[in-house]
Amino acid sequence: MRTLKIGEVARLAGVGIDTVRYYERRGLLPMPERRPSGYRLYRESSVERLKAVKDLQALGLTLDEIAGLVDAVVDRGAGCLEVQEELQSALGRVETRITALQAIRKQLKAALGRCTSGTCDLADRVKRSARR
Amino acid sequence: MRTLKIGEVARLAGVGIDTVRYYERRGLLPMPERRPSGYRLYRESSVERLKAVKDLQALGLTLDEIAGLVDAVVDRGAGCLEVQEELQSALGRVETRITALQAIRKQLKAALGRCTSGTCDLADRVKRSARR
DNA sequence: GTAGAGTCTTGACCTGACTCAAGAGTCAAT
DNA sequence: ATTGACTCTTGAGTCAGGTCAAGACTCTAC
Repeated sequence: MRTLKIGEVARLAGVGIDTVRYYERRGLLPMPERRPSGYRLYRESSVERLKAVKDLQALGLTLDEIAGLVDAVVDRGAGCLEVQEELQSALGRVETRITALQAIRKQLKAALGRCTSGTCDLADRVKRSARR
Repeated sequence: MRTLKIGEVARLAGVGIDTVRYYERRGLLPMPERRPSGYRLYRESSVERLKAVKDLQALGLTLDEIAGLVDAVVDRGAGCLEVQEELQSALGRVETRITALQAIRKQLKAALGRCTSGTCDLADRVKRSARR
């Protein structure tokens, strides 16, 4: 069975070496075997795991949530349902964030509109707060 | 002229006392006058300034950007144009973020869709990465 | 066998925007 | 005059998710 050193596994997964060790500390990767010298020895599957973690992260899950998910799936054999719940909750957070940002965008556009029409109330407000 | 202590100005502006001192350090508020005892003395306009900062922050500007804006407007008498540029740039950042989040939402929904149809590939992937 | 690249650990540092703690001094109401 | 709330400074801690440094050790290719 082909084994990989930490630099290889990091390169293949597209992350930094420090990140691999950090994920190990955070419980996102299992403790790898070691050579007698202490060098970590990974298998190909670690690359997959790393990529799965990155994908879940890109979906908006925090590392803690991902660690929980990985625990659930790997150690407790959790299935679809629990994964689904995490995804659902992540979806909720993402939608909340999108809504908030859309409101901000609206306000920004409104402020810009007032700006271009010559009054620029934001500048005025800051100015007024300067000395009075 | 009515003066305010830091606790009052903080309460009126709806921020924490530490936040007021922090903003002062960050250059978002001018250095206030002091009593002989060292107590900071604010005027009403400081409450306005604090609120203006909070509003700009809610529009997605960072404290550094706000400090720059305040400097520009108050010290250099900058007007509409420079404020407009900051707002425009903030708008760009907000839109980028919205687009990214919408992509994430799409992926999340797709993952959930695959989940409910019985295959749940995310759980499978994590499982596969466990041991092989 | 040696050079140079890779890896080990521990622990500090980074960003952003606060937030808190300790210990000393001050203010306002009674 | 006292008490309890407020304020002062300095410096550290918080969160997430890494990233870097130092100093020692190991591996691989020539």
